[in-house]
Amino acid sequence: MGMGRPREFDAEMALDQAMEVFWRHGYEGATIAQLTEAMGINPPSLYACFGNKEGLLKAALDRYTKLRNIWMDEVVAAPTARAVAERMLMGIADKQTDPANPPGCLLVQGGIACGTGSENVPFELAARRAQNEDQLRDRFVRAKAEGDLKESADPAALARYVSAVSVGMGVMASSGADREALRQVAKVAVQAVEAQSSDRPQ
Amino acid sequence: MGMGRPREFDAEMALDQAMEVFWRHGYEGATIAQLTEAMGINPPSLYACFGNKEGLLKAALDRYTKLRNIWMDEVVAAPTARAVAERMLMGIADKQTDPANPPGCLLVQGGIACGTGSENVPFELAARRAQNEDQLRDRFVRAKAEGDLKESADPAALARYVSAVSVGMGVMASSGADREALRQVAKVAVQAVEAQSSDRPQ
DNA sequence: CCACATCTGTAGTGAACACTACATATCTGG
DNA sequence: CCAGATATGTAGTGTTCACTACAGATGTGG
Repeated sequence: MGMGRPREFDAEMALDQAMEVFWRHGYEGATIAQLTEAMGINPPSLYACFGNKEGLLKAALDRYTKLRNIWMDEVVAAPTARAVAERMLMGIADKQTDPANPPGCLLVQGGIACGTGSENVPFELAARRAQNEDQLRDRFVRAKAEGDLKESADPAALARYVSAVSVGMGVMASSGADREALRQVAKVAVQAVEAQSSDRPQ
Repeated sequence: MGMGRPREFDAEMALDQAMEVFWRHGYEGATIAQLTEAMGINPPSLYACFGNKEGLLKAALDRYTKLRNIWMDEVVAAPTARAVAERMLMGIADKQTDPANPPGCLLVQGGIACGTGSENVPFELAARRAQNEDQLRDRFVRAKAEGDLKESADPAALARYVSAVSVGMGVMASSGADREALRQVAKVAVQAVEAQSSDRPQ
């Protein structure tokens, strides 16, 4: 029993192309024809490798969040809650306006509302956004324990807040906001975290 | 020459139903069959009255923004920049979790990314969000002139910030965040506006 | 070289989509 | 009561969609 004909395309490079299509057109707006053309393969290869359209999206999301998690680890490595928020939001301002990618964030652009048969796509995206929020919350819990955040601070609320601002910036970016506009938003947003930070030096 | 057979349905009530469908499923996710069933009419009536699917969306958006503008007038009537932000964001927390409507905001749920043939839908929504941002900016410009905001404050950046937080809250609401969670975000967000407010009493 | 397994390209499949032709119904103005 | 005008309901239209049957190509194990 042989192992069969080997795949002629690189799955990760194909995923990068699919990711870009989903990012730009959303899950429902992306067609199999667009995806296969961008990936440089034919539909049967796509279905053999990823199952169906939703499987392809999940694989693309896995790749996206994998890269994003590496960056998030750097974010939460910042020394204070304020620095974490600043590094996160200023970084997002830059990432979401990086001309190498479509504007905005795949976890938002992928699909906020979907039609019948794709109802779980928005849930899937929300679950991945929640992972980042959880990581932020854990970091802010630590910041409070370290006395970096005030006793009155609510780490979970702060994490939700930073996550919400990130999402809002993503929508703004996808509708044409430039990098400077997003940086201004980030700077203002950080002040709310600063307001919950302890006055004593870290 | 007679005036023809009169319309048998109420256009505004039908629009309310269409608005709800777009709100829940997005522009692309909403089908003509869903829309006509919710509106209680047949496709020819829809097309005679609204032109096409996109015309129906615009009519629904007109109705949505009309109601929203009435509320925004109340928001910017608050006495200080901080009070404006608080009234806006706390109100949004409540509105976006009002069980009488689908969760979130139609100007976000309607469509952030769309496929070929609907590219201008996201632009249309962004333009209407920008109207609210402009109104906020004008209000914050006034607040700065009145000494309510610090000399270092940037009214345009503040308006963009509040708008971004609103959008972020809308996405959170549509993915299941409850009212209390959104209120927490609003409370944190207001602190950034407070940080740019003058210390002297108004 | 052969049996077998997997991939690839061509060319479709049925279903769902936005939209409409057409006959009929219901109004106004004369 | 009639002519013109517009709305309605039925029943479609062509197009596009996600997805796949099938035949041929390309690999491995014996």
